[in-house]
Amino acid sequence: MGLSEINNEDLDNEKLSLEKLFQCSDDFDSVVFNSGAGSGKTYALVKSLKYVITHNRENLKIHNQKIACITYTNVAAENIRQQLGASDVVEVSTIHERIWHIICDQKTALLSLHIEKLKREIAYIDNQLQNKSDFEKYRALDEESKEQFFEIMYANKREYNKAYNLRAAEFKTAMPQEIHLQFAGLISNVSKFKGLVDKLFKKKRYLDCMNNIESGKKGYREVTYDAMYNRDRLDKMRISHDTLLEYGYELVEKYPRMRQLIIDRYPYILIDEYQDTADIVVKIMNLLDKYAKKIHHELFIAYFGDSVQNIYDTGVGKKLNDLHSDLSSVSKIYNRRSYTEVINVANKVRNDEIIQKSIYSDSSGGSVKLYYGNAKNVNNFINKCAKKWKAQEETPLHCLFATNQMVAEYSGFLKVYEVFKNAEVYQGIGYKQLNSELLSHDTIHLGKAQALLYRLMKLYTEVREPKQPLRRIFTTNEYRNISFANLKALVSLLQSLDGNTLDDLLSVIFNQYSISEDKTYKFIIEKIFDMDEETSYDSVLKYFLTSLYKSWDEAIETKVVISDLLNIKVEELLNWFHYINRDEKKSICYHTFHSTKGLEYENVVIILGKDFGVDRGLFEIYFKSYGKADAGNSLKYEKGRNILYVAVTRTIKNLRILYIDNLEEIKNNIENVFGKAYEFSDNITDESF
DNA sequence: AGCAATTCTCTTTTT
DNA sequence: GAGAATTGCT
Repeated sequence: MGLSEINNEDLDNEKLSLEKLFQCSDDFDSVVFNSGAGSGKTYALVKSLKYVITHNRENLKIHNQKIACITYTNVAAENIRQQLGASDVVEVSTIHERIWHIICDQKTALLSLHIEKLKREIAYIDNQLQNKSDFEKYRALDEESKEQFFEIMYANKREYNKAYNLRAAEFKTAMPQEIHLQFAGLISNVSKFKGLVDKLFKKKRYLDCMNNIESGKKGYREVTYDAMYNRDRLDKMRISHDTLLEYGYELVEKYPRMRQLIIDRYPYILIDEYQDTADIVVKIMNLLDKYAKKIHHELFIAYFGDSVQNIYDTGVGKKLNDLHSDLSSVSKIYNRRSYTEVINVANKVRNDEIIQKSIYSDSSGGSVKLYYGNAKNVNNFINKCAKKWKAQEETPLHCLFATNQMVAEYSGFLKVYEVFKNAEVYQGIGYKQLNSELLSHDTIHLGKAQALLYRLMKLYTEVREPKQPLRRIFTTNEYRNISFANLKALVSLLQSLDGNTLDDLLSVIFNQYSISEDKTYKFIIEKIFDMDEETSYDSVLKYFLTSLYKSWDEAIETKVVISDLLNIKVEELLNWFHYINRDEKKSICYHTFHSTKGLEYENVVIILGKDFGVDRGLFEIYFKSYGKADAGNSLKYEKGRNILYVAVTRTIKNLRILYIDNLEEIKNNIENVFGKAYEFSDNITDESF
């Protein structure tokens, strides 16, 4: 069986670290609880919350005080709420939600911070215009010409934006004649030209905004935070995540009253997965802690996490102690997740002072083995592992890749990924949006075209569900007006809508739509496609075109421009749809290293190469500097190590790694970590594998 | 040839 | 939106 027996000594030891934590909260001694993967950090956090509640609830209630529990994601917040159960003295939320909740009433102070921010941004633009070499030719102009240049471009703003993504030569032709006649020097280099015009427009927007604030214009009287947007729109009085934290910090730093207000309200602040939270959050906590000490006010701040599991560049990671000094430290060495064989390798991957051991006395029986081969072995390798561990729906094999592209390829929707990757709106700066708008498991983040395809595939799968196919499509009211016979006919009509490619499917749907008399059918189709204009094949194509290729609008060319999209196989769209839904009714599941954080799987395969995307040689560098005295100072070493550590520690029992690049130079260190490296070839026998 | 401009090619994730 | 690779210009 395994992982079931615990001896009393270990259990007592584990309890000791928890009690140390409780003692810290009693003494208002701020603390960091560091422990590795699978050690039950969230469990310790929930226990601490319960301890504080049990001993202080009445007192907190009398003073109208709360315990603040701060998480990195909404999912984590919900998870903790579930484990904790309802409590009237605990507020569990993300840091953004908590900060906004605290500061949103300070309208006047926020407005003045906003004005300051606008001023700083304008000064920054001015500075670039005056110093950046890209703008030399602009600087050489006299004031009057600068003014005139701006006037011309501002009058042609619409044309400018429309032409923005065109190729350089076409972009130039799309710009007004006057520019070519009077400012030929500025437009000779298109990218510099765009940089300049963007900055001038931005400055104009910011100046207008400041005027509007000053005159108290409607819509300019308060700042809003919108969690849906990833970018500030300062000129629209809208801030995003980073600026929210920035404003929060500034308020706390500037106004003692603000610090007082927070520590009066929250004498206990517990932070989950601290390594992921932004530096500035820790700076806020440090200010609060120092202020509380100064005025002899009781405040307890506890950080729960593991600096080695910091895999996002924005997280504070091991800088915690630099930014928040004088923290006590509690650690825990027990692991409750994995078999000893896995724990030992994980210890070697992180190779620091935290050396875990299993809390179970029956913890041997797992296995870890590294093979080397090349990219074309991957499929065979995965299948060998699936066979070895009899992967099936109930105990699937989980395969971890570095990139979404690989996950898309192996999950069977590479074409979907490529079509969107190549779409015009995701070129240039939009590139970062691609993953969130195509691969978000939370459908609210899907892009416009993606959301439409999602609705379409939802209908497609729902009408094919064996039981009550239309249950989720209709509300009960809509059901009532249809006779059983009509309903049956409708279901079989919907089921008959099929095709090889997206284009085929759309054609069938709209063919039927144009000849059908069935009002309910029409209603369903209208609801799925949700067009502003009339619902038709052409308008859907136009919808795809305008959401993916902003600079195209000639109706004739539509089919050509989006032909790659239309040629996607329905089967691929289905695979994508299931991936989005985490509908893992498969014997083999694929994930990126990052997306598995916090999860655990019985059997794991990791496909590893020397690179991490654009971060060339990341994992190779990790192995090259492994064990060297100064390795800890190398950012690349740390980044590679952290990602690999997170990946490896997902495993409960069996782990296989396939290294698909040349390992000559790093073989020694690879073997130091993973033990003997075996060569993998496609004709390897099942027995020797 | 040498420099300037353009085009291509990239990672992960959350708020 | 940075950095490399390619094309274009003189």
